[in-house]
Amino acid sequence: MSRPPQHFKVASSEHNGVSVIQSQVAVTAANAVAAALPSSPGGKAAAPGKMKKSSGDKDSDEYRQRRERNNLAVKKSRQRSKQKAMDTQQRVNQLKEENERLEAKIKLLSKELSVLKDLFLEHAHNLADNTQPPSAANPAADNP
Amino acid sequence: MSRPPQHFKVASSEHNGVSVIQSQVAVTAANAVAAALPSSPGGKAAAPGKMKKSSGDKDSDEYRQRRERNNLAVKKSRQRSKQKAMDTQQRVNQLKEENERLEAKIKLLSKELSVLKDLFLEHAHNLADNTQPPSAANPAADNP
DNA sequence: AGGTATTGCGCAATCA
DNA sequence: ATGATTGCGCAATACC
Repeated sequence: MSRPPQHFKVASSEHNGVSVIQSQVAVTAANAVAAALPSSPGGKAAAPGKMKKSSGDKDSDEYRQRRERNNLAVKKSRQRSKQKAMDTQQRVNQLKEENERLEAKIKLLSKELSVLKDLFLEHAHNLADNTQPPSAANPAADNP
Repeated sequence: MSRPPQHFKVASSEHNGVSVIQSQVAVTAANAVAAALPSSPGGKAAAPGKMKKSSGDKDSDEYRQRRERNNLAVKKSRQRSKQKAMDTQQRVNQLKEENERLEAKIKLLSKELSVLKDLFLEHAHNLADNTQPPSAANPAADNP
C-alpha cells in the first residue's frame, strides 16, 4: 500500500457498438516483468532512501512523465493498428465487389462474342450456298 | 525496484507466488465510482489483516491458477487475432491478383470483339457494293 | 455456477 | 532522449 500514484480511472470504451463502462484500477505494482532479459538490477540492493534525484527512480516526476507519454503512444499505436485492420477488411470487400463486376463483364463480352461468331458461321454458310450449285444433300434450300 | 511481485519468467511460465501489496486498492476507490455502475462486488469493505485462506485472495493457488489460465487464453486469442489479420492481408493480395487477371481477360475479349465487329462492317460494305450499282462517288473500288 | 475468449490498459524492452 | 512497436500480465467483461 505504498504506491503513490494510485489512480483509478473510469473509462468508457466502446468497441463494436456496445459501450462498456469499465472501471480501471491502475494497480501500480503487480505488473509482470520483462520476460527473459537481463534488466534486473544486478547489484542494487533495495535500500529505500538514496538515489541521486529525489526518489528511487520510480515515482519520480521524470519516470511518471515518461510513463504517461508512453502510455499515450501505446494507445495511439494500437488504435492505428486496429484502424488498419479494419481498412484491410474493407479493402477485401471492395475487391470482392469489383471482382464480381469484372466477372459479369466477362460473361457479357463472351456472350456477345459468341453471337457474333455464330453470325459469321451462318453467313459463311449462306455464301457457300450462293456460290456453289445445290448439292444433292439439300436442294430445297436454294430452290424452293 | 520496490515492486512486490517481481516474477521472472523465461518464455515458459512458472513463478513463485510472491505477490503482495497492492491488494484491495480497488475497493476503496472503486466503490465511489461503483455507485453509478453495475458490477463490482457489492459489499466487502475488505478489512486488511485477515482473510480465511492464506491471504486476501491474491497469491492463493486459486488465484494464481486462474491468472495463468487467463494469460494463456489471452496469448491464444491474440495469436489468432494476428493470424486473422495476416490472412486478411493475404486475401487482399490474392484478390488483387485475380483482379488483374480478369482485367486482362476483359481487354482480350474486347479486342477480339472489336476485330469481329470491324470484319462485319467491312463485309457489310462489300455486300452493299456488290448489290448496288457503282455510284458516281467511287467506281474504282469495285472495278480496278 | 464455472469456464474460456475478448478487450482496454499499463509496464518495460526495443526499434527507429 | 523521444515517439512507435511489441510482448506480457492484469482485470473486467463478454460469451457459453
